[in-house]
Amino acid sequence: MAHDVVRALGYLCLGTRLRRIGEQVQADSQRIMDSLDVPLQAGQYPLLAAISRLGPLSVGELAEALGVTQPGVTRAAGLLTKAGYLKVRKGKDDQRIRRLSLTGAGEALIARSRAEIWPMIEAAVRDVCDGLEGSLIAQLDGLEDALKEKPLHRRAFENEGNRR
Amino acid sequence: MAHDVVRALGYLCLGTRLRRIGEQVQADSQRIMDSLDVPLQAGQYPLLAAISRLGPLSVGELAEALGVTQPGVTRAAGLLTKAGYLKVRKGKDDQRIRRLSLTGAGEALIARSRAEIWPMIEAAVRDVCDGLEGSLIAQLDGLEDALKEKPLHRRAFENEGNRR
DNA sequence: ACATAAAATATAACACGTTATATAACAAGG
DNA sequence: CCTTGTTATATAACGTGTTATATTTTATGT
Repeated sequence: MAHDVVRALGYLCLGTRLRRIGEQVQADSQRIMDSLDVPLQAGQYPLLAAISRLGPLSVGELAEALGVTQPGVTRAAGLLTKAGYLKVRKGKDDQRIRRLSLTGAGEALIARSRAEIWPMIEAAVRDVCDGLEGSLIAQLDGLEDALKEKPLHRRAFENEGNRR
Repeated sequence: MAHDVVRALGYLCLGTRLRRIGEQVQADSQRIMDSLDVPLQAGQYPLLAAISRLGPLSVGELAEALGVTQPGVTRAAGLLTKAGYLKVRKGKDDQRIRRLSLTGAGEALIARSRAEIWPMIEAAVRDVCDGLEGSLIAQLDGLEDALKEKPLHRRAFENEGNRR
């Protein structure tokens, strides 16, 4: 990146910067998932993981647990339901509530993810963050440099034994 | 946030986390800008700042300088042109190139921003980042906590004298 | 019991990033 | 010169976040 203005602007562009790096990390993670034929978008994992961890949740509880707005959850959950990983049942007591839980396919996907996908992604992310230090800005600089030098998907498939 | 799953998942959800915090920082910055009647979206500042810093740039050069894709720049520049802050002139030599530069209104907006808006936003962001230390994850935890406790717009308008 | 408020979810409209592809101008070899 | 490839930009389609508002169900006060 010749003369990266967002980086040069430092604290003034922190929001833009965080978003940009987050998108890069997600895109790299997506490549790992695609290579392993995981039929999901990277951003859909947290929703499934939340239900897997906490049990069936309502739309509102999910929004709270994920730190996003309720309409975002409504849409994401709709897609995952259509894809067959979630099922909905109305609250028996309160008919407004739609409680979301994993289907069999959803449970299977989570089981596989927990066993082989997540450890791989997490190791790659740990690897790229390894050695970062200093101020937040300094660590973001380092993270971007490290991602550019060797993206997560290369770390996932090449660095099987060099965790410290 | 009761049981924040994205935070709990740590390195596995780093991409989602960075995006989420970046969106929060931008939303808070937007509130500062709205209060000061700055007629822009927060995300449009880097593009104007790049041209202000580096002089007239082509679409491709902007994409490079901002670290985003070319279609993203084409659209953002189109909006800023329609809003009257940018003007386009075709390359005299190479007719494919569209060189973007600031209009009078654009120059004026940048002058005002440099004088009063940017220092305010930057001070607020520095304030919220002040005292962060440790690993990247630890600093992100701290940043989210600090933003929740006192958002940027409150820091901008209340903390005029407590920079250390 | 019934009007009214509150809560849970859905829908609409928009912001802004991406990838894939189309178009237009330039460059180059036969 | 004229096909053919490359480069610069534009357009289209989509992903996923937001805010604002509508809809449906539950709770409440008189």
